[in-house]
Amino acid sequence: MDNSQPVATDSPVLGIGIAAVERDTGLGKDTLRIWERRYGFPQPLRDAFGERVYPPEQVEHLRLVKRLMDQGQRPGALLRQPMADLGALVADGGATVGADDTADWIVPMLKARDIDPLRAELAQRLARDGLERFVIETVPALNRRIGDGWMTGEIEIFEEHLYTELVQNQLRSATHALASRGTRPQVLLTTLKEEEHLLGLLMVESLLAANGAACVSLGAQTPIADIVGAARATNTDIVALSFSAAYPWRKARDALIQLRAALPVATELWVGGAGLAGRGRKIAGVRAIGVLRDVAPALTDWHAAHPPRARH
Amino acid sequence: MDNSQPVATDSPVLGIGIAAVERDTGLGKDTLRIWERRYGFPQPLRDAFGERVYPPEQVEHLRLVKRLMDQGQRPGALLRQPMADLGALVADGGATVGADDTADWIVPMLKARDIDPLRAELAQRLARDGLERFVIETVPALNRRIGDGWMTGEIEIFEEHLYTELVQNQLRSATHALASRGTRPQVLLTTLKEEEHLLGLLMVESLLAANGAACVSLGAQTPIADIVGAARATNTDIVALSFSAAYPWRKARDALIQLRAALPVATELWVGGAGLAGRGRKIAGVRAIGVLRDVAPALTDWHAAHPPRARH
DNA sequence: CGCATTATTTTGTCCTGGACAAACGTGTGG
DNA sequence: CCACACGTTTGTCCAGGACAAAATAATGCG
Repeated sequence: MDNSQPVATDSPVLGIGIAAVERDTGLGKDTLRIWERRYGFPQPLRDAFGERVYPPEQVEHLRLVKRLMDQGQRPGALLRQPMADLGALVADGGATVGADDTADWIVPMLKARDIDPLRAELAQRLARDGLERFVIETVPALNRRIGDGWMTGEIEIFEEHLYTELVQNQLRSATHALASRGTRPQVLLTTLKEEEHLLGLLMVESLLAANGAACVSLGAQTPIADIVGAARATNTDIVALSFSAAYPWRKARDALIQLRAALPVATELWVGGAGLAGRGRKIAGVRAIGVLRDVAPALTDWHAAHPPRARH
Repeated sequence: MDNSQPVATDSPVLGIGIAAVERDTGLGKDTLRIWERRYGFPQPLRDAFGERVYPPEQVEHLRLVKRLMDQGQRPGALLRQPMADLGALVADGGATVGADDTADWIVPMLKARDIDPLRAELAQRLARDGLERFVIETVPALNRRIGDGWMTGEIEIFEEHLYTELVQNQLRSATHALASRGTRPQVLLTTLKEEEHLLGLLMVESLLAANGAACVSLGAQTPIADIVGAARATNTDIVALSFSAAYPWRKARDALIQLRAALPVATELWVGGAGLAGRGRKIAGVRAIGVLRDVAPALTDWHAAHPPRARH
């Protein structure tokens, strides 16, 4: 990552510095140091001036740990493990069925930086398979492939960003094309503060739009007060929120209760995303949508409960 | 920023923690602490447990300092200043002529999160003014307005991200629309490692494309070896790089010399961006483009030096 | 037995103060 | 006008201690 530019950050082949590890893995410097103190891992080398130098294998291992933590695992168990079959854990948590070689095509294109062909390929698959199948099957498979690639160091951060951006653009333009204002239900989509993953939200938005809902997206990280305000102002039927697995469960619960209380009773509150999937007990007045496939049925339910002419 | 969600990060009105300041200003925790030690500013309050609590005015001041540093100023001078007329310095460095109220419309739209109208507005201005005027006048004015807004705390980070993304999409689709492969010169655009600002590059790309050049963008943060490889593979006439003001001058110089040496002699090397604007002395075999307006003339020069039929 | 509340562990962030390398500005000589 | 050497400025890193927030386990209640 930092080689091939002999002047700066001289890290020939032995390893990289702590700042680079933070950049590559997303683990903070303090965290890296205290793991070393507490668990004995990682155990970086030291350069001439006593600064930590992390060998590539350790960085890779850290990436794996981070990935598992993003899936809800806790570091203590992971780091005490003799660095053995963590791959098995990945399979457990990530619902990786293994038959994901269908998404392998993305990697070489990304690595070759064939941006235009990549965009074209995505557009073509979207057109061929249809929006729903694209969102429910293709994109999750790609996400998994990219996630795995990042974990092994095969994919670099900015390549992941590039991928995310391209997919988001596809979804946005597709959604935009079939945007139908004025229909029901009117759905307000957004994400809570400190939750910045936009892709999941866009996927839901496109599914909703594909099923005839009128969507308004507030983007990410909207304060609760703003959500309530916007919902009131636009006479929203449903507020839909997305949580990534990294989002702390209790915070989500508290925020949802608070939001539910502040929202008009007629406004439904739907939540989804990996953060709520496994652990979620029910919260009164909040509808949890576990899988993308359940979006369309949920809309059907809504329509059943709200006969066309009964409004106003 | 962190209020309106009474449960988390309880910071009523007195101030915010050091992590939040890092997030808001982009200044590292270590930097904040050592400034306090060395220069006596900032001087945060302490909460019940001795942790730093930064009052809003200090955060705002820090934002201003950071902004000036991004324009090339050094902290020592800024922080010793009795926190007085730093605004004057902004005017000096940023070429802010003051008549920027033409860009004020962006702020309310951004704050209202009117995403679709905002996209439409940008698209309309692009169509009305033409790509060149849009890139040379409108976008820089908007950038300045957003930068100022961020500095004063008027604009939040994710709103800035949103803006950047929207403009980038406009530029990308506009450039894509008039892409003409096979014409000359063939230009390879990218950014060096550790330089991630993509907007400037996109602006240049669109200008080049508008003037008939065939552009290939490698995205941001390409290692030198990859640039050389791609240039060779695609038979590139010109390699164009962009540097933000924050990029260390010497690093840029060294990298450029190295790149110039590795590139075929027939391949020109063009550089631009605020990072090279003021201070740049000439480097042999590298063409510095100070202002966006100079892109078109540079292309004209190239055509003059390379008569249409002389190739191969 | 489900759900909420409290105790206990786990885990990340913050603190202080010291130290040095990289970046910068300046001055001198070619 | 440009290259190199020198002192200064400035950011990042280190160590070890400490506590708050999060997660888990244990407990009580309907």
